[in-house]
Amino acid sequence: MKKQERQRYIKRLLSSNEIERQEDFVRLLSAENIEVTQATISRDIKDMQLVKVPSVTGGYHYSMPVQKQMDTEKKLKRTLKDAYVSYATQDKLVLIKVLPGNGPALAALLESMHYDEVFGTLGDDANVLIICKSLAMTLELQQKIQRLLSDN
Amino acid sequence: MKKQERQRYIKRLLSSNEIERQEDFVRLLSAENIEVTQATISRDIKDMQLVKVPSVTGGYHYSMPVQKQMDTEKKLKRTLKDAYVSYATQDKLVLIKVLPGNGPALAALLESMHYDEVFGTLGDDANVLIICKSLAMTLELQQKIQRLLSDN
DNA sequence: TCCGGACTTTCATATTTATGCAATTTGGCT
DNA sequence: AGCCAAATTGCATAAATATGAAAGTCCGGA
Repeated sequence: MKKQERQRYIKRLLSSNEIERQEDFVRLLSAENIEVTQATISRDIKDMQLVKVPSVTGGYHYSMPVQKQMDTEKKLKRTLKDAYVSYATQDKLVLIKVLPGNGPALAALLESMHYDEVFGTLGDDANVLIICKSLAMTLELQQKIQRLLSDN
Repeated sequence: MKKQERQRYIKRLLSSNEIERQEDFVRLLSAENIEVTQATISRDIKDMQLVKVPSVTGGYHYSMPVQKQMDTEKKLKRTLKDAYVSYATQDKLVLIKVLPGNGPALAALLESMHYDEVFGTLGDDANVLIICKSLAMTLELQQKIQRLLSDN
């Protein structure tokens, strides 16, 4: 898929760079050999529901829609706390055992968070396997999950 | 102050109406006999850090910066849970007793949530008095506070 | 009261963003 | 492969938003 890959890049750009205009996306993507016009970016932004936030420093920058983010994070937290059984790590893998029936739901929620660290997620009835992109990222993800579990 | 009052109105409009363009603000404010141009609205939006959110239904609408909102809500929740002592209501008043020293902080946090129900907030060393706009709104506010206290 | 400076607003316009439409690409399905 | 429908994109431009500069407003102090 072309569009989705591009939108992945866009998401990545969001977290790293400070993006003030849609043309910035065009430039930055072009630097990664992805050539699109501002029109397409405008549509991507609509798709992804990104917002242009007036920043404290007086400028503007594009950002993830925190509303959604918080909503799913809340659900994720609840599900995780409800269904959590145990937890193990090996290499770039994180395996979460959950109460029977909760695997798919939890996997879907994790998916929808679009964590940068995650290569893929996979849920069966009582397990969720998260495949990270690197060892370092595995650690980071672990911490995130810890936080979700402990955080009130 | 003229500007601040206008921004109050803007905040109010946000919660009620579905506002798609800055010109909508101009029209709605004009309906309340506040005459300004789009340029001013643009600056207000920058001031207030409002964002134009692509909505699921395919359009756009202006909204509060949820990031901030969530951040202060978190702080509010923590403070409230930490310092809370007791709670009473009479007419349009809600009185929260807190541990000595926490009144002003809690009052400030409540202020910064800009709840629609609230006419004013007032904190001394160990008390916060919230004055609501109506009896109905007092009930609503009470529920919000209950939720903050019980919600994990 | 009158002045000066800090804010605020408007006007005009530059800049940025969204979108209709035609062209192109994609993904089945036979 | 070859065709169709649906999805995606670019182009051109409309629509919306941001902003410099001039004009107006609001205080506080001489």
